[in-house]
Amino acid sequence: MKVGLKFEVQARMGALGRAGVIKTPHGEIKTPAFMVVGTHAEVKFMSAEDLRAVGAQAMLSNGYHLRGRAAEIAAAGGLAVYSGWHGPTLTDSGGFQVMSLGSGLGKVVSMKREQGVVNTAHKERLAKVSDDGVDFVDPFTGEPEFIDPERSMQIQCQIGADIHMAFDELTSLADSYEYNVEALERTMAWSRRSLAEHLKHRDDLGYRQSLYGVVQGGRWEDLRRRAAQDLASLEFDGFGLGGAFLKEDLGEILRWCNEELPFEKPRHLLGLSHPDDILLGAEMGADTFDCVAPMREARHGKIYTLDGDINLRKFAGDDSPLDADCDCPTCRAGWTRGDLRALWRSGDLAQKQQFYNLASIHNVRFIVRLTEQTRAAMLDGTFGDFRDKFLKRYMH
RNA sequence: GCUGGAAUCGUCUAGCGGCAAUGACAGGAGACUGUAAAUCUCCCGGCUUCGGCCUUCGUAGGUUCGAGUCCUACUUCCAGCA
Repeated sequence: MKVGLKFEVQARMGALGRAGVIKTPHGEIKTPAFMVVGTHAEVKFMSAEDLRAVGAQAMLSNGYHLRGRAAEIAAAGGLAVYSGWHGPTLTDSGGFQVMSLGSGLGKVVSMKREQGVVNTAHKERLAKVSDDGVDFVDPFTGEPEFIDPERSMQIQCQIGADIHMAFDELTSLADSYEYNVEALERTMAWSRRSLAEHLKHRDDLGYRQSLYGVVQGGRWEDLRRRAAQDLASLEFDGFGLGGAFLKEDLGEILRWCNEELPFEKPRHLLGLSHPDDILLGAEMGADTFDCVAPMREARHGKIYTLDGDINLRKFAGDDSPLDADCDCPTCRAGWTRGDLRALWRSGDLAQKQQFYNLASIHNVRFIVRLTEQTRAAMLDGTFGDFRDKFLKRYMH
């Protein structure tokens, strides 16, 4: 028989938190877990060996970005084989791009209120949303395209990740309550369409692919709870927790969602991975996380340490380790802050690429280790203590 | 020694009578959360009550309302000839 997703809760923490294991056709994910983001079927500047070396358990790619290669990926046997990763995988629907190319063009995903919210004029946007789907312009080719729930599911089922995301509309912080009501209705209709289409194709590659419905609803409790209830009534294998959050609202919004969602199905918090967000998310019942931040910030010179993040720019000639007692391959090999800064600032492309690799390895290991420790603390009942100590040291 | 050419903010560079002076790099600060991101923003002579003020383009003079820009001398460097 074709076995899809299986989720077992192994320990509980508070009303919503839990540690568990997600069993997929390509392996297990011990939760809470951070999934590395390899949008284009590979993590920038990290090899599959690097990913295994830092303890990554799963990789997220994007159906939108891989749409042109879907048939090729299917022919190879699916994303796990095609990417060379061979472990559990997840694909996003492309729903995020509806926002990042559309109403959220610019830096709207910002979680800081002071930074304000930029919303560009509609004509400048690359995506237009209707109930049918999304018309958008490929930012690289300028070609007009159309994507809807059916196409997203077809693409994702060809790519063949173990877990797929229903096609949703992520609203931006700039959108009003009224717009969020409208967008949520659309997301719910799209969720049903996604599920129907997914069921037609989920076994096409010879193993059972699973589908998560995505909870939207912005920052409003009534919308969030209703969205979670409605999705819970459908035959999804798990749930994505989506949205553009203000940091201060995150915990409460997750609580609204997860109080309504069935406890026995896994939940993925989309697009967040800063340590405080992971600890809060795990406490509020999120099982898996994904985010580009560890890799992107590494490339931009931000190195994670237990005493807070550092900007490598400031460490020319510094022979201290990136982070004391770090167990990542970069630190174990003896690379120092000064070493990495020199590679980063080098005019030599190969040296820069080596920097991107070494720094990404460090930051990803930092976040993966945090999820491992979170899980361990939940299993032995010391989560609260672990969280408090970690945050006290990390947040200045 | 002669003849050309050149000297600008850490470096290279723009500038051909209205200039605190272009651009790049280096340097500094910040941002980044389902990747239009090996990216983006800001600072980069000094002071400032942010309106300005002061000191700058090898050195010293000069012409001019006004000189980094024109003239003279000097210094240094480069090229060619000796």
